[in-house]
Amino acid sequence: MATLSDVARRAGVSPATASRVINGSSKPVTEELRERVLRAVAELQYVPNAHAQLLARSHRGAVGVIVHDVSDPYFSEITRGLQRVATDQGRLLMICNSYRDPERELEYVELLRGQQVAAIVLAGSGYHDADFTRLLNGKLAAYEATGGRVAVIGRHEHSGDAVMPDNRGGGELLGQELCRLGHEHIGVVAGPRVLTTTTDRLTGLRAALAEHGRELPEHRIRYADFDRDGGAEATAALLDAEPGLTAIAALNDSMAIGALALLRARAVPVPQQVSVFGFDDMPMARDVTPALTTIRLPLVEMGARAMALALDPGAASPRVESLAADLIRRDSSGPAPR
Amino acid sequence: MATLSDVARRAGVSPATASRVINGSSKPVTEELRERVLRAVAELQYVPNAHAQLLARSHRGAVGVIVHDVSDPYFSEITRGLQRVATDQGRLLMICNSYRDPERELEYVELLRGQQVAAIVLAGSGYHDADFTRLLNGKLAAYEATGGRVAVIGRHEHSGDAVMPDNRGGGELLGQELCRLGHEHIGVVAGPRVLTTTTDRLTGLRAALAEHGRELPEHRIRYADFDRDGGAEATAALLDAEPGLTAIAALNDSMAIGALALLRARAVPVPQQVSVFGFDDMPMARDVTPALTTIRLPLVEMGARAMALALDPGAASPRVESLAADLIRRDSSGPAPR
DNA sequence: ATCTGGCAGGAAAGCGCTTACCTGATCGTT
DNA sequence: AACGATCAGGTAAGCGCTTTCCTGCCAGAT
Repeated sequence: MATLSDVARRAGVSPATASRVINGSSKPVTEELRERVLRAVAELQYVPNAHAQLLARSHRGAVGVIVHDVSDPYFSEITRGLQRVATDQGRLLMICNSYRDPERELEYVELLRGQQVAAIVLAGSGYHDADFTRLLNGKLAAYEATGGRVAVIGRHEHSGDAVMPDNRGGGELLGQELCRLGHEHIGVVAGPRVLTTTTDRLTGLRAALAEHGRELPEHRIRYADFDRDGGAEATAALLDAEPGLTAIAALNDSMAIGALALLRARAVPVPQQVSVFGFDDMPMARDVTPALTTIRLPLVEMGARAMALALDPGAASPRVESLAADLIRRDSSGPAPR
Repeated sequence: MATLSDVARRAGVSPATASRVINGSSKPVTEELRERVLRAVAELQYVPNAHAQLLARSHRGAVGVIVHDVSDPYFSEITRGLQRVATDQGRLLMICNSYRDPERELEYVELLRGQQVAAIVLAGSGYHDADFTRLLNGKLAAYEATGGRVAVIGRHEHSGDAVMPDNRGGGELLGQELCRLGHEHIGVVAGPRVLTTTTDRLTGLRAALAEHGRELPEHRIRYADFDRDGGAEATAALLDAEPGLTAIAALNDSMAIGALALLRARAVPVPQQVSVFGFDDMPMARDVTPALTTIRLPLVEMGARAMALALDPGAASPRVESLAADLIRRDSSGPAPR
């Protein structure tokens, strides 16, 4: 691997001059030397060692992102927003998948800290786990203490800058719609209990139902993995226990799609016999059949805002941006059959 | 940010000892000193500077991956395979999105080279562009010359290790199925012409049709973006020009899903009036309605194999692993109406 | 009591860059 | 004509770590 000294030697200049030419320093260099250096660079196919540069500059370049899983559309969308803003500012993004493992999340914070990233964005639900939360906050605080910036998406537990989708409000919207359509026998297909996203959405849903004098008994809720298969599984269990359900409210779109698949397999007409509701409005929601009624969260926007917060050294006081949820009516929901 | 010297000072030892304790060197250190160092690490929340480590070790840690777009399910799946193998070997993955811009692809090769990655995996279609290919191969060669490893997925233009999905064979499978079902009026919804994936699949399709004495006139092919919207757009154009089509063959699943969406919007019954075929078999294909008939490519497997090649210094001679395509019959296709 | 080996720990030389500071030449000033 | 200002370019000191090599100590052997 050619080094800067190699280039300098070949061009017959000092490493300092070579460096100045290569990354356009403010110091002027004669046209002639500049050309010699550039020629040497081309001939040697020289590429600067990024680690050496970062070390020398002690410059924080990249930005770290920790998500549950980029291949999950929910996070793909958020990531798209993060990317856009980061790229606009000429920042490299390092994406880390925690696969919903708190342990791994902790490790990644360390790793990113070691990489000297300028900021860390934590996306995705937090956990109901006080020990973990304390540990994580400790690590983040240590990072921030040395000038690192942190922004989170959808986590109450962190005290700094945050973008908060209105999960509770979305749950309420969902509950209101269920009541409006006259559903009484409602099954809820939920993500893991330990995720705050699950409980927030559930809380909103419960509140709205209560307002209309309806209850949501615990046995009507099934907790499963926050993905398609988890959705199918939970729906099956729900239906087996109570065949008379008229609505399935899934707490994210992936699960809702699993629910639709299961209902289709069992030849249950949607929405004539059972209505299905999702949450998030990921792109795929419009392409399933029937197209999914869901609570939209502005995912790309969330990502973009979070990155903007993370990169803007701005206010000392933590900034929290709340983003509202919307009900999107499509074909998978209808009035309760009577 | 605490440094190793800070730790050493606090523990009352030399930096050398501190370093040895922290990353478990083979050199033995007394239990007492070890404890002092670990305590200092904890107290200072010390995290080693990864750049400095890499520089000092001149150790190549991470692996670089260049894909068109991770949020595209095709690449998500491949990436999942890449991840798995890389993680198993304790390697960090750096994922770069080229967004189908050859220019950016070139830049990323440089960037990864600068990051001293141990290997670069290039996934996604190549381009019909001799200049670009030459440039890229030059850069890759320079990288390989300094000990870097390169593996590509689905690109003929590179001469080194490669995993090749059988795009042409898949196209043939598609053509045979079309003939078997008796379709005569076939529209093709294709990706950009410059992508070799597009032309490979097309070539296979053409060959199979020709074998059955059928032709595929150029005006029955529409080229558009390789995504959902491109698919919808191309399908619309095709249908407007020739209302009598009985089959739409999309060259990837995203486009096929766009086609389905458009057909639904126009109330064209699928597959009764028009059959729709996809390509890739991304997870979503089974969840659209009607479920998509498609040519399956073992995407995760492709990723895993490519990473295995990239990380195995092995053979000097380039290894090429070919992976077969399969026809998956689902509900979006049926016999041609008469 | 002296010598050798072995062994824990430290000193210091880099890894490949950047950049503050210095040098020597060139120019303009009085 | 002599002096300082100006400027291109070079010198060298780090950035934070790893690792080789060396030092000084002690146990065991003679």
